[in-house]
Amino acid sequence: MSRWAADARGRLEQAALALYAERGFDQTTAAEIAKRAGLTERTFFRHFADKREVLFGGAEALQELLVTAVAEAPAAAAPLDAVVAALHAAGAVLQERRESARQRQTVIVANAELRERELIKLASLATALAEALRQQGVREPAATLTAEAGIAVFRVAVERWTSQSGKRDLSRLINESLHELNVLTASGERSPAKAAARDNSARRGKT
Amino acid sequence: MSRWAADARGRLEQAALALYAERGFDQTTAAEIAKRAGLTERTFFRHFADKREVLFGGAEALQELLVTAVAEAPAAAAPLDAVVAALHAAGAVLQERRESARQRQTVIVANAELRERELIKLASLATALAEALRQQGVREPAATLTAEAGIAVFRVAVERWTSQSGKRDLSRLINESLHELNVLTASGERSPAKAAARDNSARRGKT
DNA sequence: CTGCCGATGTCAGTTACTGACATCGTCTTG
DNA sequence: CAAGACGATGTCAGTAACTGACATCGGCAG
Repeated sequence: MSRWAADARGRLEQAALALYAERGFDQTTAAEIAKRAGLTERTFFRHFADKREVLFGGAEALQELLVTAVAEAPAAAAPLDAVVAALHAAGAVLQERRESARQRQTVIVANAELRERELIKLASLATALAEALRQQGVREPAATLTAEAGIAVFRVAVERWTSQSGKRDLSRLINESLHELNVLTASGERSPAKAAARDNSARRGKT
Repeated sequence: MSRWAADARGRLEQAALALYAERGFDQTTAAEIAKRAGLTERTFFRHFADKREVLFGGAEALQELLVTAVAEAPAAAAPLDAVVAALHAAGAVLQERRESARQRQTVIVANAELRERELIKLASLATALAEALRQQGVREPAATLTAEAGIAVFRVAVERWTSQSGKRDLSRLINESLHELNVLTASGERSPAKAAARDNSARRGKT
């Protein structure tokens, strides 16, 4: 299975993250990344469509994780609960990669092109989540709205996780962000808007 | 005031849109755009930071328009109403540029890089709107939420306007999208989530 | 008229990215 | 075990996005 030095792709990802963090995205050439990984520039571009993509290699796996988690949620569960459960699963993965995940986020925030790429990845995640919800029988306006809200919660949580020294764990921050959303939508009196995503058969509270 | 052939920037924008529409974004070089505008490639890059930006020259003006509209809304108006009024003002501008606006949108949708750029521009608009709301005294979670919701409504409306033959005017589509949002958030029984953005002193309905 | 200034042109250079083809381990098949 | 087949990598040449340095041109102030 393994041929040359094994996991060329992974070495490229590591080298890129290190260099982007050291001297910045713009000041790093693809050739330098490849060299540090013991490969050539051409090979870099065989593994990644462009210089930015090397930071988003995990997006596909993350998307699959989220979709699977939603698919495995009991069909009777409220859509938002299914999404939140998926977010916690994804958060757990990031929590493992702690240091590199936080370093990655710092690099992205510091560069406009990388922020652009992240936005489109998040949009893609939301689309995939909405589709997964639809597969679960959630009807259309609710599916998209729930997915978007879920991604928004995740985004806010990761932002805080990254900015703070990462003392508090992601799972807690996800819950806090979710709680803020609840407070907001419940504002007026009762019957929170969250009901829009929850009016299926509310149950199951995996906080 | 006018020196050479007047409005070099505008000519570049027109030339770029025409070429992107004809042969696609990737198949168009900056040199070709400049040539069609009677200028050189170097001048193109003096006016626009990159090949994509030439399609977003109006973003700044649009943002200012939205912010101004929100700023001029009566302080007593509900935040969402102020934003909606701003969206209608912006919609009116697009409605004037009808053909080029729709052509532009078609070009953007057809290309991933351009979609990325549009996402970050919309995010920027939302940020600016939120700031404008804050200036009006809207408190924090509501300001951001209202701005994001407003941009979402606008995005949906423009998408429909572009995809359909553009028969129905943007203003109507904005109202329809807004109505859908209301229905969604009001789902349960009463006390719609929109109340979250509206619980100031509700009034003023510029449909 | 003269000198200043801003917009443009010219030129050379770097770097992201791509296509074509060669090479080199490894695995399969006879 | 030899002969390919095949996939991953290397090599090389080329296009095009962008950038910095410097020249030039047209109008405007004095």
